Amino acid sequence: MAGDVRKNMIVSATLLIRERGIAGTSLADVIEHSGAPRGSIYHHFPGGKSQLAEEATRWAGTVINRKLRTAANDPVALVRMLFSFWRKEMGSEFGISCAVLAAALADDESPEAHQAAAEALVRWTEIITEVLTDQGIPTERAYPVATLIVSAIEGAVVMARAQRTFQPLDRVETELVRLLNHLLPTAPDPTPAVSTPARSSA
Amino acid sequence: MAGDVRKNMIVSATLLIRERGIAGTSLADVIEHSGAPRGSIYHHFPGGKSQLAEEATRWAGTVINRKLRTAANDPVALVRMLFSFWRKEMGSEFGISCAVLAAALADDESPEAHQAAAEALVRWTEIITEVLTDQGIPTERAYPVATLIVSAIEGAVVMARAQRTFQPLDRVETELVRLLNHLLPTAPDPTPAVSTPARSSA
DNA sequence: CCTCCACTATGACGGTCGTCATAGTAGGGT
DNA sequence: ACCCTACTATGACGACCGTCATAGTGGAGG
Repeated sequence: MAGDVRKNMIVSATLLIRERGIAGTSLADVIEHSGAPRGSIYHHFPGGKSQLAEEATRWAGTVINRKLRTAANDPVALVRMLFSFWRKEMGSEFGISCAVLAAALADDESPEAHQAAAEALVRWTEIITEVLTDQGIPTERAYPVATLIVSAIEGAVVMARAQRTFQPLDRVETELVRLLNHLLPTAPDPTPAVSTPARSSA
Repeated sequence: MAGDVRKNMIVSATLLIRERGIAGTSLADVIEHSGAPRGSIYHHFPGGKSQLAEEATRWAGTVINRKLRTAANDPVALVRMLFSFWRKEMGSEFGISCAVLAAALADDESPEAHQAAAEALVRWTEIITEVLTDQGIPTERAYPVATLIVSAIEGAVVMARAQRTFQPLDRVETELVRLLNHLLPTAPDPTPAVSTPARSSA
């Protein structure tokens, strides 16, 4: 199937980047992980590593975009869904974080990936803002709240990875949901966030 | 002065790590940036790059620790101080993020630095928790809030770097201060967060 | 003066990196 | 049957990586 090898390389690059970063991911790694033929890197990606990193970042961004749109009319459900997504992705090894975050840190190495990361973060924030304004929250309040949500989730994922525990995710989720319930005039949701204990930490 | 070369190398490593990550920082870079003699890397750091990365991470953690203790009785001032610190550090180039965050992402490459990052994040959270409990907030609420503060700041720094704008920092600061004012029974502080516009963004 | 030790200079090692040139193959359109 | 295009195989390149062994240096203590 045409374009299949290419797509596999992008997906593999995304997976590797979110666990090793862009600097830590070599083209040989991508080749091995995707099973792609060695000779076709610069055929599919004439721009070399930079182009591959950029497309991987862009793809990671759109994956979250699609997820965000599945909870278009319930901010609390949206936040809960995001945390449950990251809990599932991190598994019990805590060996990954967000590929977009990793790309955001690579401004020297791959300016294209850096730019793609910026666009993804803005896009996420805009989508969440729209969900909030649909619930009657004015834009000048919704945008900062959406920014807080995005930054807090990104930070919580890194903290969870560092401590190898779901606790940061649980705690940040609790606080964000509490904030949203306070912000929205509708019925509150007192259900606490709970997850498997995983291995202990400091 | 004895130990001066060593300390310079640690500081240089911290500065380079927070702009290039651990994988992206070579020992040659550290040598050049610190002006340290090439031959003495493995004299001062027998553990090689891993040890240097670990000590750099540890040092970055303690720098923030000291800053946190300077606002021991005012949560709002503490948060404002942190954001103003990062605004100053990022300058107008937005070429850096937190060294501890960078180290948290390097679990394969340098497990020692990863561990040091985890400890630093926990320590920060504990200190902020204590500041909150001193204001009468119960611990079971203070700890999640402190976790939110740490994760949101880390995430906001990355977002600011990605978008090359202070706006994420401004917006997250505004929301965190609002949350704290809502949490604390004392007088509110309506002063909005404002910073230089810097270069434009989406 | 001599010794000793903390520190530095130098250069090499095996390995991996991104990149690319060249040659080859497979397969559908005509 | 043919060719042209899309794709792959192979191997080399220069540069850099972390690491380390070896040989110094210089100054403080005796």
